[in-house]
Amino acid sequence: MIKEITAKYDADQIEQKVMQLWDESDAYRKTREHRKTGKRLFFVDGPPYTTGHIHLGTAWNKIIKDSILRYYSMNNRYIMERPGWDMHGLPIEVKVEGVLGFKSKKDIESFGVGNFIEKCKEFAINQKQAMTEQFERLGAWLQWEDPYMTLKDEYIEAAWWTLKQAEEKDLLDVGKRVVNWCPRCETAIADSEVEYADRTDPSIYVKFKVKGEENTFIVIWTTTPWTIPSNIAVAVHPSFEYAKFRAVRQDGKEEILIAATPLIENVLRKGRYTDYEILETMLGEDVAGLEYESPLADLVPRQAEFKHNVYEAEYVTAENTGCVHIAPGHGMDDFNVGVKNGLPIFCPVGPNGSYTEEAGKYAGMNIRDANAVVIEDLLERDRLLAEGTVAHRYGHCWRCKTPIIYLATEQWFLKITDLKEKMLEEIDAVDWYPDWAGSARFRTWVEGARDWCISRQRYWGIPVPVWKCRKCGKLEVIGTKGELIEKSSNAGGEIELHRPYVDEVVIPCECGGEKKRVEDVFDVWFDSAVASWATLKFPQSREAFDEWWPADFITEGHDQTRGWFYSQLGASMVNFGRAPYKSVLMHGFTLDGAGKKMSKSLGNVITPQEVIDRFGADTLRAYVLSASAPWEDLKFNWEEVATVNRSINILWNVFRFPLPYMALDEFDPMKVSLDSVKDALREEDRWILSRAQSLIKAVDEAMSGYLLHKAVREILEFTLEDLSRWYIQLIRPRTWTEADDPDKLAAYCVLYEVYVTLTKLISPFMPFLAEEMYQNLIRNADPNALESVHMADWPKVNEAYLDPELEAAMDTARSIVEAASNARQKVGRKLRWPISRIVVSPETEAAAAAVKMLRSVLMDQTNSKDIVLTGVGESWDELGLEVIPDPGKIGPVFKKDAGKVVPALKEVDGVTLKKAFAEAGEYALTLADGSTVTVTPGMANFNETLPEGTASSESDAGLVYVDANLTPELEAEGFTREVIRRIQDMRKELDLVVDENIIALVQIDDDRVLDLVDSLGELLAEEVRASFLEISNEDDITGDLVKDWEVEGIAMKIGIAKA
RNA sequence: GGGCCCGUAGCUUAGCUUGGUGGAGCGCACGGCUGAUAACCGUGAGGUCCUGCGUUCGAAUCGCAGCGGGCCCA
Repeated sequence: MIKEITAKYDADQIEQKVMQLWDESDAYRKTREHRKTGKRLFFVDGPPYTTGHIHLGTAWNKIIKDSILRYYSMNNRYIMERPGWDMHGLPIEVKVEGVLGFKSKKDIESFGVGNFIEKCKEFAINQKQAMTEQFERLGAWLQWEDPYMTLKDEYIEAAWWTLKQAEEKDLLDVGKRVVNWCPRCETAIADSEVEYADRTDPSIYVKFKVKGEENTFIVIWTTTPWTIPSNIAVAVHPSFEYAKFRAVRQDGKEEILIAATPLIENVLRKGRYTDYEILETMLGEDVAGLEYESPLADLVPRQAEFKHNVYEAEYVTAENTGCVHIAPGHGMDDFNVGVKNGLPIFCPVGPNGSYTEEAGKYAGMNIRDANAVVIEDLLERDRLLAEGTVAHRYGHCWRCKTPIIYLATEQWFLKITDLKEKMLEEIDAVDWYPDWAGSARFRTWVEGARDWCISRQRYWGIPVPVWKCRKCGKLEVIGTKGELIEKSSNAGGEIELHRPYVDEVVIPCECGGEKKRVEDVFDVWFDSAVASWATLKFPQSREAFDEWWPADFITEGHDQTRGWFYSQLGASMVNFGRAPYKSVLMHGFTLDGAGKKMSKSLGNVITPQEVIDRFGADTLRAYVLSASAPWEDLKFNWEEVATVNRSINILWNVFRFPLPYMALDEFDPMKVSLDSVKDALREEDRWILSRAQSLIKAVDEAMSGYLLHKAVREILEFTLEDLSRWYIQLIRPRTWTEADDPDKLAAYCVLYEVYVTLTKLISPFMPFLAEEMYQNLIRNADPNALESVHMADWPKVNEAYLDPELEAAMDTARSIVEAASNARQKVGRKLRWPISRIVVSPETEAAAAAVKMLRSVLMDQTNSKDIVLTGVGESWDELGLEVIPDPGKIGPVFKKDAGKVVPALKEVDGVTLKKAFAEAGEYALTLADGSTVTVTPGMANFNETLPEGTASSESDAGLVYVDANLTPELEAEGFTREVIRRIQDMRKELDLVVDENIIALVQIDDDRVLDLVDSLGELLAEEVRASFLEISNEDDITGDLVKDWEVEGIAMKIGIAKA
């Protein structure tokens, strides 16, 4: 049987109860099981990094996923969705280093790599546990007991297998390249791991002495003085104009400089030269070839051996000097110039950011410390033209915030450039939500992509499965654990695939030598890149892969354009030559109220837990889903959360409202159906049924484009506007009927039908509340019903209930009621007081039809005894016409008599005057002095006036008039309602049960009012359930509660007692 | 510096594709209701539609430029 429920919406109590129910009934597993025959849907969870706590953004992410998956499941999709955990990589290493107090890689080596790895693993697993609980509290239904974890051997194999594919398809490359390098972590980092931030660096202009030309220098600019010892060349733009010019220094000495012509002034200003003279100009292509001397040749012996020349490069810009310093070991562009021109890739800097022996004087010095020394050395040699600082954006390691450097090192690459064309084609084949996420944003990113450096010189990661012969250098890429065990000479039966254990495994080489693993681990982005097949346990098993892959759907934040959307595509192209996902929803970021990023340092972080503690998970869900379009950033706002919570509270109240009556009447939805009460259905019943169908349609339409915000807004709007503010108000009197009334039963059935629909509609978005409602509404009524609302089928639109005309008519009616209420306010008549009639002057036939159709609704809601409808487009015939004389017209005609005409005209009856103007074209006006004059149209304008005691207001239908004039009958009812309402108030104060009888004594001071109220004594007694009622002017009022009141200026005393 | 997105009332937003008097919710003020009641409803005030220029008879809407915010890149 359906049960009465608690008064207040208590999210925490509901959610705890529902979680327990889900747990005990194994609801999640049964729900998936229930859809086993449905169409398959493969969803891949983008693995959050195991930091230990979820933030609002990760919560939003999982809420989006969960809502969409619940929706799909109810639409009979059999879903595969293992949650994932990203557990390797530098972030955890850095955390563990912090815990252990380590400063550099040396500390790790002395601690023991094996010990270090164990710590990392332990850390990652602990964090995973904590985060799982937080995600579950959100109501996210994923396969939490069997998530995919990047640290598992099975997962590692998926990455290995992919690398082997790359090797077989000639997409794997190894070689010296310039990479982003973190000198603290001592590893290469990916482009995507470089974080740009403002930083102040030196800004120096350096003179390179041109060989064979007296006192002549080419001027370059750099922000990295420490790279000057590695300088190999200078680049100029072939088509810029350069000049050789004589410059006069402050000390009077002269020197000949070379720079781009438009930048001469800049160079002179920076070098504080006093005068200059251009000697000759030439194109960059003519400057190229020039030979110069290293300014530090005496300090860096190798520099004396190198030949230094000027080369052409298109990327040179007309800034600073137009001549660019080239150190091929320390810059991407520099490296390319070096390779193109066969220059030495000179890189005298070690992994820890200190110079090597090759750097001569600077050997052992940290490069940042070296900046000042280099500047000093240049100054001593008179090669420093200018020195200053510059504030600019510079790359930092995204984990430890150390400024990165560029180093030419040996690294492993996936040849993305070879795959790019095919990748771009695949992007077009994927459905992107919103469209521009793929067509603009992602496309642009992929177009600019370079080869992907997948190697890292670290410990906690998937080891790169490449074994290299120490003797002959032959490489072997291993694809699986089994393959490694089979080929190795010392692996035994079982191995741990992490460092340092896997490092000990050797493979005999054909040459007789021994292959050992290269020491690198994978870029952690490569881990998650293989998720779509790793989660299906491929390559251990092919079966699931063949059944499910590729993913039907994934969704992540817009930062993942360069991240997971990209890495997955790249790895999948290598493996299978196609995109691993069919559709992608890109969502936004959560920002603070001011639109700033939430960060610990700004102290503006809001945690999901805080929101749940205050309002519950359903509110958090409904808020993040409805607040903005998924792809837009969400500015977190507590007030808006509270508003959503209030809406849900109304939903709860709406749901709660009929339950006591239904319980009292033992309403059994199994015994009556809409069909069985169809003859008793009122217009408003048919209306709300239609609205419910329209709502299903709207939600389906929104969901088809992943417009989650629209879906949730539609549902809440329906709940507030249609159910709470309208339908419930309309049916309240019907629910109070005591007899077994078909009219009441019809209302119950309709409400039941609507609630069942609504329960299902909210379940993807507010799964806890939906479950709570379902258990009471459906499971309590039908013990054979499915165990959980989440197993239920998504509601289908019942076309038979759809009635758009009725919906439009009701809109009109509501507008009329609002207008009437507005007019009542103008005329000062409370809603409790009945009025004799309202008059509607409809603008259209449709409006008139709506009024006729919904007449009883209108009478009811306006508390009016009659609804009068004028003809379409006609005004109310009881309106008066005020005459407004126009002195501008009257003056010229009547001259000095005008002063008499105006007041006389004002006294004339407007209707008569207007009629005369219309029919005779004139009117004989009698003035105050008895004389008569003729006035003509134009001398007066007309203004409609309202009869006494009425007021009007605009509605969608047209003007609405309220006639608030009282009759004794109306007044009797008004006063009686006032008394009723006060007695009800007192009943409430005494906390009486709804159907308890009372004895009521009413004393009214005014005899006229006493008689009025007494005339409706029967109604009064019935309404307040008084088994004994006495209305008198006697002052001896007694009872359990006695109160003095004043009603419309009349003093009353009321006493009530339990009967 | 570049790409993409966003910028409408104090706050959160709809409208922008397909140009024609800008619509809600919250908050605020006033009022109503009182068998959903520590709930609910109505009315009102409140807008340089980020700025400027352009297209057009007409621009929140289309175009260009700029400003501010976010993400990504250099």
